[in-house]
Amino acid sequence: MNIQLDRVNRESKVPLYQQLYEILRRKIQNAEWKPGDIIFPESELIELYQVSRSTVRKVLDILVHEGLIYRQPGRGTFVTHPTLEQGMTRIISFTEDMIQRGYEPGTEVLFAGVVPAPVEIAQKLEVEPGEELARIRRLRLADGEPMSVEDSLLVHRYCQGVLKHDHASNPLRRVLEQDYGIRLVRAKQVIRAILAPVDLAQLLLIKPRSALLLIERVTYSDQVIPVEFLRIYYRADRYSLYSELVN
Amino acid sequence: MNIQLDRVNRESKVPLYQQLYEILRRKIQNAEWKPGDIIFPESELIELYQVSRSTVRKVLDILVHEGLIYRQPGRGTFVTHPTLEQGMTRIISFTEDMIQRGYEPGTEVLFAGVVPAPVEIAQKLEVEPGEELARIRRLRLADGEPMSVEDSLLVHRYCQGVLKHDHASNPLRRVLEQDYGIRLVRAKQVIRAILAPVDLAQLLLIKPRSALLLIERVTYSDQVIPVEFLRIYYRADRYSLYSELVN
DNA sequence: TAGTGGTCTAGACCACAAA
DNA sequence: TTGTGGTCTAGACCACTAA
Repeated sequence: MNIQLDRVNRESKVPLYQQLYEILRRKIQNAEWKPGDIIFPESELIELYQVSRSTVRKVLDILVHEGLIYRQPGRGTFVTHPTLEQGMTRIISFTEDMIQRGYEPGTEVLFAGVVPAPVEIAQKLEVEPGEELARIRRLRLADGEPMSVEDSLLVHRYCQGVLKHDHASNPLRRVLEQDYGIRLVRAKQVIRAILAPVDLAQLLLIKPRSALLLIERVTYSDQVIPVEFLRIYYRADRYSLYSELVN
Repeated sequence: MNIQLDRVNRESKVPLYQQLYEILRRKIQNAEWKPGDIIFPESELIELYQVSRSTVRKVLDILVHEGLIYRQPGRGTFVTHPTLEQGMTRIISFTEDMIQRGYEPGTEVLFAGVVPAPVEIAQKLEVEPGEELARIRRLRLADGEPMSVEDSLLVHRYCQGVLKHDHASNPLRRVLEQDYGIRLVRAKQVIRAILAPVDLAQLLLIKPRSALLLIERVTYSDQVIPVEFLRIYYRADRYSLYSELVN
């Protein structure tokens, strides 16, 4: 433990406001200052850390913006009640997702084979049209009932032999990471609403022309190379997306 | 047209930085300054608007945070190329959203009045059932054609008189900020797919039982008090959500 | 070398809340 | 009345970019 954590270092090349930001953020995140607590007024922070008011205010501005504190003119500055969690823009596996939602996840593989890349998908994956893609199509179940159909298209060149795995029980992302050293860390996705075509309706045990939530996602490796194009068709009566926004 | 739009008014009670923010934002959104353009250096903005450097920098900080401009130390400040990468993590007004998507936005007010809070909405807004809510229902147009129906329910107590404003042309968020000091900075939302009921289908000029993308959002003030419950029904044939994920 | 944005200071006056 | 945060000013020095 560094005993000097609570002071700014004027010799450091790190700007004072960043140092002070770290100090205050830590106090809040370590629950040294608790939700609802009033924190030192600006005047005291100036005294304590021997910096100017602008510097103090710059730090508080950042913390306000991040939602860790809020100000009440004439009263003081307070630690926010954490009613809202941090933004949920993480990539999450179907299994994790279902467990979080309180369902028992299940999977049925509908298709696993090699297909040539259609033009529009080749473009998204930044490969030549016709290049080999590994296609894995799965029916996803929650508590034994259909939840979604997932259609995954992988650039086969990066993961030869991936089709030999058991995709009913092994999370695809773990296979890619452990066997091929591919870490999927970034993704771009589009969310739309569509009407269920007949084939999907049959698989999902719903009426044709029911509402579906469609997610189309391109997933990138840590080197920002597109690896997978994924389409997930969710039953709209069972699934919705939740997210939190900040400004 | 107001010929003085380009000057700050020192007699106004509106802070200088907010006035300057409006001026610069307008220049960018009216494409007077185009993506990639370098904008006046801070020194010139100081001269032009006769304000201090801190004030200029405060305004630029906001615009940077909103992603409208970016700075390159030693080079200058530039207008951002619209990337559409904001879709889901930032709160964005319909007007901003449509401009980014290359549409001409339009609005038609369908209803503006006071209604009692239904139980399930009262719960989300953390008020008593039956409490007065200001309801503003608007048809949103893009290039003159229906895009969405927005149904906004505000806790009337926080914004008495809000219904008197012209909600066809004034962004609700700006009205709340300027007239009531309410800054909407956080939100929780749920995204679903539904089939269009008859009334919405008629308004949106689509067939009943077409697909709609529904967003239900609770928006919070900077003090984390729920202020608005919003439902937006988007035509699925014209609108999808884009987002980026990280891990 | 001149110009840009990045950081920091010391001071001022204001509106608002609480005692 | 006192203390708080909100706004604004004038000035300073720095690192970086481009000519």
